[in-house]
This record gives sequence, C-alpha cells and structure tokens, in this order.
Amino acid sequence: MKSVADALGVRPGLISHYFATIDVLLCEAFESAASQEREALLPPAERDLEPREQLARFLQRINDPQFLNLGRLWLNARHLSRYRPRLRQIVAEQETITRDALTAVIREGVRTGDFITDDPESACVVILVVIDGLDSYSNDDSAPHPATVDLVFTIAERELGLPQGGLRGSTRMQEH
Amino acid sequence: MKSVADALGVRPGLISHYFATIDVLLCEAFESAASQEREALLPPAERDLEPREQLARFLQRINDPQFLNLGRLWLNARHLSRYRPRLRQIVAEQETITRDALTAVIREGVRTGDFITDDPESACVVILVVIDGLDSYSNDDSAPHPATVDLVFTIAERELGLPQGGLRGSTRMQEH
DNA sequence: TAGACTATTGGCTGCCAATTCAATAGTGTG
DNA sequence: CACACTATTGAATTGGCAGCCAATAGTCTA
Repeated sequence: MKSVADALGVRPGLISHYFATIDVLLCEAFESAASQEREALLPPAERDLEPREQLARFLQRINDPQFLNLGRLWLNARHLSRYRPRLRQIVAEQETITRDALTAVIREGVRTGDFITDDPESACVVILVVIDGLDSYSNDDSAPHPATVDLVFTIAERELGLPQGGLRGSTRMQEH
Repeated sequence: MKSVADALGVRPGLISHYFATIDVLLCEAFESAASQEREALLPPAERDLEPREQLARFLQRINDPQFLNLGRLWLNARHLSRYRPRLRQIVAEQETITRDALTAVIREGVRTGDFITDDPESACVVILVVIDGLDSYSNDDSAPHPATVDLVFTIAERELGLPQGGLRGSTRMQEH
C-alpha cells in the first residue's frame, strides 16, 4: 500500500480507504491490468481482419519486448495465487477469458479455411502453454536461448496446419 | 525465518546464526531443493538405460502428482528472482544444469539412433519450455485442460522424431 | 575432569507494513 | 452563500519479522 501510495503521490491511508484490504487491491489491480493487456494484444478493433492476420499480430505482440512486463505480471499473479484464494479465482477467470477469445479467432480461422485443426480449443491451449512457458523466463537476465525465439510461431503453425513461416512476416505493424 | 524455525522445532535466532541473511537461506534452500529434485527426476543410477527409456521416465515423473510441488518451487523461485539478483543467478545456474543433463540424454539418444534431431539442445529447450508452461498452472484449483495431459509427451515425440506414443507406456515404473 | 569449542536459547531492537480514525480540505449544489 | 458530501491527510495502533547478542546448555577431547 505504501508503494502504491507513493506511486500516486498520495498518503497510504487513502489507499486503505478505497481498498479494504491488500487482497482486494491486488485482485482488482490484476484484473484490470490483465484485461487491458488482453485488449492490447487482441484488439476488438481488429476483429474484422483475417483470423490468420489477427493471430499473427497477437503472437508478434507477445514476442515484443514492450510486453515483457506482461510475463512478469502473470508470473507474479500465479505465484501469489498459492496462498490467495481470491486472486487464484481471478487468475483462473482471466485465463478463461483469454483462452476463449483466442479460441474464437482460431475457430473462425478454421471456418474460413485459414487454419486446419479438429479441436480449436486444444490448439489454443497448446499455444498458451508455450506462451506461459516463455513467460517463466521474464525475470531472467541472460539472453534467451535461440531455440525460444520463434518458438510460439513454430508451434502455432504446427498446431494450425500452416506452412513453416505462415504466421511470420506477413504483417506490417507499426514500430514504437 | 520464523516459519523455517517452527518447521524445525527450533528458535528463530538459530536460523539467523547459520544463515547470515534471508537471501542466503533462500538461495541455498532453492539450490538444494532443485538439485535433489533433479536427481529424483533423472537419477544417475539410470544412466545406463536406453536414452528413450530415460527420457520416458523423466517425462512420466514430471507428470506425476508427486512432483506437483516441484512446479510450485520453480514458480516461486522465478517470481522471487525479480528483485533478488542472487537467487536469479542460482535459478539460471540450476536451469543450465538441468538443460545440460537432459541435453546429454538426448544427444546420446541421437547417437544410438533412439532419437532424430539435428539440434539436441534446441529440442531440449523446447521440451523444457512446455514443462515450465505447465508448471505455471501448479497453483490452479481447477482440473487441467485435457489438451495439457499428454502435451509433454506429444511435443517431445515430435521434437525427437519419434512416432506418436513413442515415449508413453513403454516403461513399467513402481507405484507409490 | 577441565577446558575449549559448538549449539541453542531468550530476549531485545528497530524497521516497516496494514489498518483505523478523527480531523481537515475541497467540491458541487440548491 | 450554506450545506452536504467527498477526498485527503496525519497520526496512532498493531503486529510481524529480520537481525543481533549475551547468556546458557551441550559435546568432545586432552
């Protein structure tokens, strides 16, 4: 609470006034952050693009150093979940929402013929496991192993019956 | 320190006496735990088995509920690494040791013809990413998604040029 | 057995964090 | 402007935890 107060240039008591306990603060903070990040990764505004394009952008953003903190956020939340049932619940919810959103894209891609899989949700889960695996290393100093660099793309392409490279380089995204 | 002392039926001061700071205690505890668990997952005593058999047992143990706490251990350590440079270092070291040990098995398997890959280390890294991804969920209440159940096996088989199922059911391990 | 060395205790100190609450400042509305 | 309501502060309370140290108990050896 102290650190939140400091970051806002405000006194700790004020934080307590708006959030009964840290547990509540933590849950709302995570929910809010995770939701915002999800919108940034998979913007509703892009819903009318081809599914292949949507997924490509999603994976590209995941790999972007700009989203390094997202990995840390989830790592943090998943660890804290251990002794915080409420947070655990929220984490599970956010996981489900993300999974459903990404599965919808894949399912749509199967419909349009972009992707080939007989189980969109399982394909989605596999992709997410790899993402979470790579997120595990968010707090590492050392350079990432070369084998991890394009891993999400490779796995996603395999899962969705795309040719090698079928999700890479096809998009032209803005630089920051 | 209090909780460690309690667990040992001893007074907190004693812990301070043997471990200068919490940071040191944490690092040594993690190093010790990670090392022991690695020995249990990939016992040196099995070094003379076929590489396929060694890997199969390793993956089977990873999936075993007996090793649920191992996932929690790594999750915890990876999170705490964020603001603890020393622990971060140890985590990186332990990661390397595990990677090297598993890579050695794979490399040997390539030599004997058990496995097919032109880059044993990369294959190893991919397998470890999936393991770490699944470990992310160690603190989840809910039932694991069906797509995750055999995922490590499937991925390992693909990475190592084995037929589907080539790492499953081949071993007869003791029940606990 | 004496003496040295180790293991362990008990208690103290200081720090920092969460939470509460009464008091004050600020804002908008009739 | 007066009043009600909201936002914010300051200070106090509580509790826990790391780190330190002097005192005591235990152990081993010459």
